[in-house]
Amino acid sequence: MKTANAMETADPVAYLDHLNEAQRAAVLFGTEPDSAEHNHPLLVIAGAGSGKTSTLAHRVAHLLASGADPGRILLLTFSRRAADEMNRRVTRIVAQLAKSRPRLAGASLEWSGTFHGVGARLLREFAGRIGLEPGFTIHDREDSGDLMNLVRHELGLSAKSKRFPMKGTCLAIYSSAVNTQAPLGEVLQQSFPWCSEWEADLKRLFLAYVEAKQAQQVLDYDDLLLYWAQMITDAELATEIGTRFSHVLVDEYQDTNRLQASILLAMKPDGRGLTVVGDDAQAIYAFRGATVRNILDFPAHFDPPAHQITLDRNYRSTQPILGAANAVIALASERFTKDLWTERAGAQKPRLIAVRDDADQAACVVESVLARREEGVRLKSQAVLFRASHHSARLEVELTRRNIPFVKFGGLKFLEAAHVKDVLAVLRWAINPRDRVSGFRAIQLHAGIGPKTAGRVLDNIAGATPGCLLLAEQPVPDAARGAWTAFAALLESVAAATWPASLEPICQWYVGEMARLYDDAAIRAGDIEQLARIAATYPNLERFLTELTLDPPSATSDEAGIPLLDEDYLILSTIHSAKGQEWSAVTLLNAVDGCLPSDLATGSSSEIEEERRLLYVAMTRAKDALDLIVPQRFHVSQQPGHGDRHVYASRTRFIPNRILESFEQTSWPPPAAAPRPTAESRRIAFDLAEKMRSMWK
DNA sequence: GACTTTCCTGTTTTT
DNA sequence: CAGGAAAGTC
Repeated sequence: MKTANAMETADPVAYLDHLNEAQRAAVLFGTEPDSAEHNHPLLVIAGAGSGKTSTLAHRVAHLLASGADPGRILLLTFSRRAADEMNRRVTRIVAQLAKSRPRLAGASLEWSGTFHGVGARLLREFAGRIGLEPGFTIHDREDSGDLMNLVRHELGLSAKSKRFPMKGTCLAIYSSAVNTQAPLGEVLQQSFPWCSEWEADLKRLFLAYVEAKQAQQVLDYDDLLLYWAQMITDAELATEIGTRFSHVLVDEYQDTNRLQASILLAMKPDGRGLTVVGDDAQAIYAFRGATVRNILDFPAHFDPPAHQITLDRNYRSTQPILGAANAVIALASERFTKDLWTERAGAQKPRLIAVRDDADQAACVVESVLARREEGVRLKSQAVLFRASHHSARLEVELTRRNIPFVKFGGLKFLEAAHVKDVLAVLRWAINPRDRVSGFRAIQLHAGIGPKTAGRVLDNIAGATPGCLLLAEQPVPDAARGAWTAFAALLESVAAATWPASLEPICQWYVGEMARLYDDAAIRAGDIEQLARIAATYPNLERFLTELTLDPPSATSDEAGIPLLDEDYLILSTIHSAKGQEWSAVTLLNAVDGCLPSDLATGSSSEIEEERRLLYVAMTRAKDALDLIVPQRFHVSQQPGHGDRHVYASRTRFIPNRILESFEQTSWPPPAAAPRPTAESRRIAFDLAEKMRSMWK
């Protein structure tokens, strides 16, 4: 084996030939066993489109080629989407390598995923050692909100004379405190100043919330990180888990929070085998507790400090596009660590297209998307990006009307649909009877049973010994008796049947109930079938529930369904979900103040700076063509007090006049189309104006 | 106690 | 426009 390794590393690294010098340095740094820098911590600052994913994938492949055990490499990515992409690339490079290194044939990464996903897996594995039930349930944000609400009621906080923060706000405060690892008072002052007066009550609430989660063997998203971090404060476990991975690589490091950084440092206190990659100019997750300080302060955590390599050559965009993006980010109040350059020439500047309103914006986008498809750019290579999910509503209508297939990323999830949640609640409750939130929801699906009965049933079950099937004997109103007995039998059968067959009776039962619960039952029934199909691809019920929470399918429910994979479709995406992606042509909707920056995020200058980086991220997704649409008027629905109304908007403040030369300004529809006012129409208008005045004379 | 109606409020981005 | 709370009906 040793000789084989020596031969492999001596072998000229031909697969690195097409990398540039900085990329190659980032791949090779510290991988030579004899070098003084062997396994030193490494920070790669990789600008947009600088080949970051490819470089990281090559580094992983090179580690494997140099003899690293694929089972001992931990690759932490930001999203499942990014993890899949990374795995695909590593597999491809490794397959190529395997031609001359048979040992690598079929090698794949076992530990690759999001922080949350990896955390869940480690916690299940170590559950016994830390007093956790291995069958714990993972709550998504909505479930967590429900539980928070339950606790909020129990403590009587909902009945205060002055309005106590709503469940969503409570959860946001809690989450923020956990992820930034800051004391509650500080979080309130910084991010939720209007809730400061409730500090003592909030503290009480959070304690009760934590107790409720523990009693029910339930973990929320934050717990996956928090338990992981807490678990490795134990020296023995920290060593065991830390040494189990020879190399830890983290992508998108600028969007990690303090809690995530503390996990890394606890696992690799000396930084040996640690590589982080990111771009300080693309930090867009501060709202989730991410701090750009993580990446900026990374080198100084270690002694000697981590080595830093910067990738500043952009391979993605043409010069005019990159130039405009650079002009936007150059106005940021903080200087960034690098300037990007490209050799991709191009004549077309990004276009700033003025349109009249929302409807014209949709029409304009559809028209230019179709025009580009005529020129041979597939729909899949075109993307429409926007700040907030609902910005694309009008466009979606227009696309549907014109029969243009599209897929939307971000925004409403399949799992958030009430009927999908119902089925999942039944399933979860079946495997974890202590899960009060799921039980509460599942029980109330029956006609004639409301919160009171559901609460009583849950209390009775909590007191009973587990495994004792007394569900059918629970006291429920006579009207619900028959349905209830059938339901109890159904739950029993779930435990007995094998997966995924056990799901079928539940779906059948639920589809029967749906006619009563929803007016549009027929449409929703399709989603239940979809859910059953998805479920069948998981090996067992527990993994299905866990992975579904952490990696929800992105399909929207009421559209025709996910287009076939080989079909061509347009990409619609929030800017946040577009992270790490690239397209030949990119269109950004609503490049106006109030949308970008969102008027909800103009409170502090750091919020505004994050919005600026958001625009930068959107612009740097484009390879060949970039359009920014500027509606002069946009629709604001349901303003408090008024009804719908129009707001006159101006171009986003991030593109001020002095950088306009980087853009081409046009308008749509072309100005020639506007009808000239005739002498006749002018005369009438004059008369009317006089009439109006005379009313007051 | 369950269920319906009416009124009120808050409103982004994601694991 | 939806989700929640309060008031009203069965």
